[in-house]
Amino acid sequence: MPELPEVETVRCGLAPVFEGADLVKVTASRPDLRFPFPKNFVSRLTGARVDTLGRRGKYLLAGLSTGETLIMHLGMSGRFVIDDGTAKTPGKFNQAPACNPVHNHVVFYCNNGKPATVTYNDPRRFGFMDLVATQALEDCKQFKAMGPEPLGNGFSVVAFNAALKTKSAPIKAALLDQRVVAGLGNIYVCEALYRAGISPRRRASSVAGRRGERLHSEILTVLRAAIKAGGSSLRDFAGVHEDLGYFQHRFEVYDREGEKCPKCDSEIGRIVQSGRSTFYCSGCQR
DNA sequence: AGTGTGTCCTGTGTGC
DNA sequence: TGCACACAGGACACAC
Repeated sequence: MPELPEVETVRCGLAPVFEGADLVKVTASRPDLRFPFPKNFVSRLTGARVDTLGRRGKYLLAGLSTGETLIMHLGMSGRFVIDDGTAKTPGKFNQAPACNPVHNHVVFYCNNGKPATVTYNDPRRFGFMDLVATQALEDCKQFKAMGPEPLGNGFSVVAFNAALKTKSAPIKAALLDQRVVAGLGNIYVCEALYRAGISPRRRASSVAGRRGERLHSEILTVLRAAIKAGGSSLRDFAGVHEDLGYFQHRFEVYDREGEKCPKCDSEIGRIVQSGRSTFYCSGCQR
């Protein structure tokens, strides 16, 4: 679900509660999400202190005092809700659609000066959590083959073009591949290709070069703008606090099939690539 | 090896 | 209103 900007927004919202907090108690209401929780999940967390809350691609990383890191992925519909006693309606899940408490799967009882609970709610259960030794984080299965962080130093134009050059798949598929660049999902891939004026059907190898430079730049622009806007705003996504305005951001092509292109007035189309909808403008994406 | 397809799961919106 | 159906932001297992 959430792509890099949304995960980053969640990280920013959770950090004040999580960082420095003792996990006084942790509960899991079922043995698995998408995958089984790791062995002794609850007991390995209980009593640990959260030292840091980071992010890699679409994953949240809670660095623990025990030497392990809690890896959390929100899947399509995962969200965290904080109750620190200051909400207008304490304990009430607040964004529309309301979180059904049936899907509250993990509760972290935190204390970093004052007590708060962080509840993980995930109707579709496409999310997952894992615990790995912090020392071996880079080598764990989730990150071993992951590409560079787009807003970090490793995402250079040269490296990006080099990665595209060897790929015969459509550029749309290449950008969704987390080994090429981390954190992009269906929405921001559509948006970046639109802004760069590149057809989603074009072979990735044919994008390497001038088009690759442009695409690289538009990926950065669109991600930065979305983070600035506080994450994007699909109805399925909620920030961690009741009153954060996450529902204002609109996309230029995503979910706008049949509407006019803002740039060239052509009609925005939708095609299916690797089973996912691609929204694009055939007038200005070549 | 690289690429495309099917699958996990529930909720929501559309059309009849 | 009730129902069936399509579709949803991700990642992985699998077949070619």
